[in-house]
Parts: sequence; structure tokens; C-alpha cells
Amino acid sequence: MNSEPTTRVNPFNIVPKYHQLYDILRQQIEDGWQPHEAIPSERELENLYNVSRTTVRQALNLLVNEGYLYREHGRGTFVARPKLQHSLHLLTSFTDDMRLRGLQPGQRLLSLKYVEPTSRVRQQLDLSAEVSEVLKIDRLRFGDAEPIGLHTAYLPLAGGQAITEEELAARGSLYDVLESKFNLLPAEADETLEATVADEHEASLLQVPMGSPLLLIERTTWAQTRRPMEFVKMLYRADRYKYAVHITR
Amino acid sequence: MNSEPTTRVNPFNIVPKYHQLYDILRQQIEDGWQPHEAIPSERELENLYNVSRTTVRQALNLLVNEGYLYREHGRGTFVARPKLQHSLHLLTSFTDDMRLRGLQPGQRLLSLKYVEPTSRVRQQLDLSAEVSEVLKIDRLRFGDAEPIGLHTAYLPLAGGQAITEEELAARGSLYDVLESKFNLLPAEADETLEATVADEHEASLLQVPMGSPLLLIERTTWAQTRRPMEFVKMLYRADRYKYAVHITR
DNA sequence: CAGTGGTCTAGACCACCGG
DNA sequence: CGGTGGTCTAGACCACTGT
Repeated sequence: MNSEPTTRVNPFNIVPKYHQLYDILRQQIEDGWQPHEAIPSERELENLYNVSRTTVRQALNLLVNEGYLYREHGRGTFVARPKLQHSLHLLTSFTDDMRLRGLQPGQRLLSLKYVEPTSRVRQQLDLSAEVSEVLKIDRLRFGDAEPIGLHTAYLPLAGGQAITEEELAARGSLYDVLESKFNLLPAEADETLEATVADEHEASLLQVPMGSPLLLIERTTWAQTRRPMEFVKMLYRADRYKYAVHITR
Repeated sequence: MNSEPTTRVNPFNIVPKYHQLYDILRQQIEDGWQPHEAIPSERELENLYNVSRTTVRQALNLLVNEGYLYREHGRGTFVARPKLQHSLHLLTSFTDDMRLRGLQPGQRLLSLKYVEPTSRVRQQLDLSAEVSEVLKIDRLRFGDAEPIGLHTAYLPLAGGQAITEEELAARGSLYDVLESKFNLLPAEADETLEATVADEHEASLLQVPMGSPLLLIERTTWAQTRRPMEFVKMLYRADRYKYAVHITR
């Protein structure tokens, strides 16, 4: 045991030591170590990589929080079960979502205009009373050229801010536009999901029979500044879209 | 500023200091502090509560991870937006779920028996080849005496282990039985959600018209030991059940 | 520049687990 | 009992922010 590690923590690297150690350990978990196998103890890792125990624990905490490892008091730290496929829906754009599923994303812009926000939209975006309009974007989304979802997004854009059809078409992803133009990065979101059935309009756009099951997702997204940046309703064909989520205690 | 705090960290309490501080700060966030307001700096908190900076940061890390606070390097630590209602589906049992929604949970046991696992169930529960049967439990779930969901659970119980109808009826919650009898506590889970419509059998049990929209959730749950403890299919009436999830970067 | 959070050290004692 | 993770201290230096 305790043989010299092949990869070392470099104290002069700009990357923090705990993050280097995190990378090293994650590599070993994904490569060689078996599920339920005990990894070296925290004091062994101190010596192996010439870092303090605090630094070791900082790296381990990351790996535990991400589900790579689990601890048992008095026994040791162990490799968790292998991670399941891609864990979908980690605050991704539809574009990224489709790519993760191995489908070619596409979209058709149905409408892009400023509207007076409903009280529901007003509440979700936490708008002050003087805000009189928000940008509303309706899009039909495709995966491998087949219709999959219908998105209606409401964006709280201040007076001078605007997004044109051209920008959206060029980038494909609304999130890309928001990031590059307004430096808005999604930090967290609340989503609700429910089942519904297609009405005539939805059915014709999504190319399914009326009454077909649809998954309705409503999402409110907050930027890194913790201000609401988007409220969006998404309707998905049940036969082509499944939502996956991982839950941890 | 820096007036004496009304609540103190008690060094003799069995509860760790960082957790006491966590409780104190969370209380202030939920009570008085405003969103986007800066909280005292880490060094101020050290002095205010007579703990080390490490301990302060341990408490703050918890609050940041749970979305109560956010940090900005060089500026300070700030109160995040108020938490939305109860954040549902944090690995709760149906029983707890209903209580959180303010409904009285109920159930009718439809069937409880050992069956040969299908290949799907075998795969989800990571069963070895020699395992020849799993416990299958069908239940109709109620909220305030109205049918809401239809659950089919598959449990990988070893030879001697068993659950009787009486135990389930007495406890109400399957998770309660699993915890008290086998010390199985859910640690993480994968869920997939999709929309579907009620067939004749489902419609009659859930008391909705055939073809009504239903939310289908499939969940695989792992115990703290990271072994699968449950695979369950849940069908919910769309008009009575909505799924909520919070996502963080 | 002073003040903030981010990283890191070298210790210490405790609670829990297994032999 | 020795080894494990859990908690805690009193420092230190760095990187970033605002004035």
C-alpha cells in the first residue's frame, strides 16, 4: 500500500491544491477503483500528496457532494456506485440538452415581441410595478428535424436591452445570447412538471393527434446575481421527451 | 454594527458549533435579513460568536450550498432570494410529500407478493443472477381521501426479509418500515418523468375518465450503503399532482 | 489602500468502528 | 486498542473588490 502516486499535486500550479487532488481522485474513481472499495484514509492522502488534512477534506467534500464517494464514520471513505449515464437537466439549455441526448437541435421562431406581463409572469420575474413590458419569445424546438417541444419564454429586459431574431437564429441558444450580450449566466432554477394533453393548436405544431399526452414544464431561472432572468413554459411530446433528475439527501 | 448577538454558540452543546451557527444564521435569513443584503464578514462572525474562521466557513458553506446565501469574492456574503414555498421532492416518501402539501395521506393496498423480477426490474435493482424473486407492492394513494396516485414498488429483499400487510398498514409509509426494520435509509435516487394517459384500469382506480393525462414517475432509490433499495413506478393524476424541483449549477 | 472571500498549514481532541 | 472520519483552533498568505 501507499506506493508513490503517479500524479502529484503541484504547489506552484495556479489551480488550487484541493482541486488538483479532486481531479486526481476523480480520475482514479472513473478508471480503476471499484464501487464500495475503500480509498486511502485522509491521513494517508495527506502523506501521499504532501498536503494538509484540511486540503484533503476539501477535495473529498467535493467528491462526496457530487456522489463519487461516501463516508462511514469510523470505517473509511468508499467509492460510490458508478454514475448513471449523463445526468440530464443540470440547468442546460434546450440546445445542450438535445446534444446530450444525441439529437441535432433545431428551432423555428414563431414570434418575438414585447408584451405587457400577466400577473403570473410579473410574479415569477419579481417585476416592480413600473415595468410595463417583457420580451416574449415563442419557439418550436426540434430534435433531428422532428418537432419535440414548444417553448414560450418571458425575459425581463430593461429598456435599452433587446434581442433580435437574427441574433437568436445565429446563436441557436437563447442562453448563449443572454450570456454573450448581457453577461447573464443561469445559476439556479425552479421547475414544476405536470402532465397535460395537446389542444388543437399545440397538436398541429407538434404534429401529434389532439389529446396526446404532453409534459408541461415551467421554469424560473435566476442569474448569478440572484435576479430572475427568465420564466419559460415548455410543452414536450411525451413520446419523444423524458425528464431525468437525480436527488440527493 | 457588530452588536452582541442575542443567540450564542454554546461550546458545551452536543450539537457541533458550525451547526449551531448555521441554525442561528438561517433563522436571521428567514426572519429579518433582506435579499441581497450583506451579512457580517467572516472575520466579524468569528468575533461575534467566538469561533474560528474555519468553523464560520463550514456554516456558511452549508448555507451557500442550500441556496440561502451567495458569496462574491472581494465583496462579501449576501442573502439569496427568499426560498420558494416548500421545495418538494427532496427524497421524501409519499406520506411526507402529502403532509408538505397540506393533505392527509392515505392508501389502499392492492397487492403485496413475491414475483420473479422482469429484466427491467433486475437491471434497475442491480440484482445478481441467483436472485429469483422480489417483493412487489401495489398501492393506491390518497390525499384527503381522494385518489391521487398509483404506486408499484419492487423491493430487493433477501430470503429471510419480509414485510407484511399489517406492518405496512400500521406505519403507513413504506420508507418507515424499511428504516425501522432493515435500517435502510434513502440516500439518493434517480427519477424519470414523462406524460402519459390513463388506460381503462388506471382510470377506474384513479377515478378519472379514460385518456386523462397522468404523470408517470419512475424512481430507483439507493440506500446509504449505495445499494439499490427500491424501484417504483408512480402514476399521478395530472389535475391533483405537480412535481417541483430546484436546480443549482 | 483596507476589507472581503479563497486557500492552506500543523496541529489537537472527539466519536465511532472493528478486531 | 488503533485507525477511521468529524470537529475545531489560530494562525498565514493570496486574489479580488471598492475607494
